[in-house]
Amino acid sequence: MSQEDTFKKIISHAKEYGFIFQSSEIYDGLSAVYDYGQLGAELKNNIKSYWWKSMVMLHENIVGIDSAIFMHPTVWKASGHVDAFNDPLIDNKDSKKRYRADVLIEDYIQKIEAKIDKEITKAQKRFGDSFDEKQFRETNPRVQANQKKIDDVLLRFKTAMENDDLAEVKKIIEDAEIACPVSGSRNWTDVRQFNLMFDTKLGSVNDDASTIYLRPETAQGIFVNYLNVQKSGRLNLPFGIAQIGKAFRNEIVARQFIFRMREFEQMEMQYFIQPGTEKKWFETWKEKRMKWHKALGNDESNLKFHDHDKLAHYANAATDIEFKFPFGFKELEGIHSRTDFDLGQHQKFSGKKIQYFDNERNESYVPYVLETSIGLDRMFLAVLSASYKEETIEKEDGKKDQRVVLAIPPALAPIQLAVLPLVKKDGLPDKAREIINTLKFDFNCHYEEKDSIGRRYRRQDAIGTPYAITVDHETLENNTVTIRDRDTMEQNRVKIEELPEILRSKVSLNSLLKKLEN
RNA sequence: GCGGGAGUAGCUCAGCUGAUAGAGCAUCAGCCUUCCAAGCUGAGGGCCGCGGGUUUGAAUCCCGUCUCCCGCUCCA
Repeated sequence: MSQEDTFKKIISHAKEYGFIFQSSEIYDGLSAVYDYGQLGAELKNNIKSYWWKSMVMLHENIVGIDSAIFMHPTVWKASGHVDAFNDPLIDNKDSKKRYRADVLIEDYIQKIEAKIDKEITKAQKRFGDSFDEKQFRETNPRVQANQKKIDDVLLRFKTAMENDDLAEVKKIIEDAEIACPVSGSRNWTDVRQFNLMFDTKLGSVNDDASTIYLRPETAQGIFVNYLNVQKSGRLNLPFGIAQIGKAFRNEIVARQFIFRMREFEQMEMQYFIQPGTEKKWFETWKEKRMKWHKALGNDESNLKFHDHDKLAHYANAATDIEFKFPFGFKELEGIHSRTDFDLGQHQKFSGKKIQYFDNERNESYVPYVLETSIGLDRMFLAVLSASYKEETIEKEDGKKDQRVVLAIPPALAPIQLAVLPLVKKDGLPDKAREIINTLKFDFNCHYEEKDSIGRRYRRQDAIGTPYAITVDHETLENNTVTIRDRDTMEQNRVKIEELPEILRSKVSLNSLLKKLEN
């Protein structure tokens, strides 16, 4: 089966069993927006718990917050998102390639600069020690002409961007005779502006001052609360603030099911540290986060680190944890050493002193930040796609049989236990209900009496229920039931009174969290 | 946004050389009472993605539009 087929099957499966539906489907859907159904919501909540507890419960110096999606507009100026998220884009009609217009112009300038440098290197050789670069730049006609080209283009581009004049940006590209690196042609579309942040209006007055953004990342909600949390919690460096929440990005191309959505959920932890210790913490958190993924017990070859060569404006080290999705290895989580960029920016823009007094060093400084940021929806998709299995099994009579099973890590499964009366008479249903009533406070149980027992097992396999107990006639005699394992399909007869202990050891989050400690 | 592919029942799909909309699975009710799906009887369920056009007549042909998938591009 091809990867594409597998992916399609997972999408269908997710819909058929109530994990994920397309948003507003009855109205033809809304592009790149999805809803979590009855089982999806359970799985998603379990992933959240696993993450939250691993951060907040297992680290006494990490606390969790829940900041608002709406924030003061200046937050996004300080963070650099207002500038960085406004990309003028242009397509080449022949190669069908898309470029950022500003990048094309930058490349063009770089080329000219390279020419100037060449000119200077040549002159340097010619004049030897007596070479005066400054004078040469000011007097050499070829250098001057090229420098003028650069200055002109830069000025025009700056003015055009300030005036939001996209037609002018296109004209600059045309006038500079910039060609597509792939097709070599200068057959360009118009320049279009893509604002990757959603905006909306706060208040009833519709002027510019009331424009606010839906946050494109949750991190800033942590940074702007740094002082509040540190002071009210009497926290000392190093300490972390964790948060789970929605973020919004108006992606140019939102694709691949829930992998890239316009509305998505992030699980972020910002770890505030002493400057100079960032390398150490970067390594520590790389290891911790990878351990978190591996504890789930899925095939470890599905996970790998991918270090960034190109770093964002605020980072001095960055790596991704990539997961082998059905469409290839893609980013699941990012671990970034963010330096003091964010807090420094907020200090600058807000005018508030955002610093930490370090008793050991006897000095104040802006803390450095080590960020771990994982996409909850991506994690959901990772769990789902790693779990989905189509098995061919041999029946007792030798016939081949197919089953679809979601081998979801037991602690994350939407339903942990199915309770099935072998037949729906002879008091077996009542006995089954009785058992559920003792277990439902600790486990998410599901009762099912319709259809043959085998069929019911398969239905539970399809939604990833790790255990099923069957109430039969023997149960009425000696209070024992059979417990069936989803993955091995093996059954054991156990006492009803032993069920809580057995289940706890297999499906509780505790056992998963304990793996993180060794 | 560009190019390619696709939208028919909850799911997978057939019907596409115009003429009452079908199958398998699933669902519901009943029978059977069985430890690994597909036994029997019956039932419900579709503006054939949406809008327009051609035609006596459109799921089918034409145009537009929306949504999904793949590639390009981007990814804090």
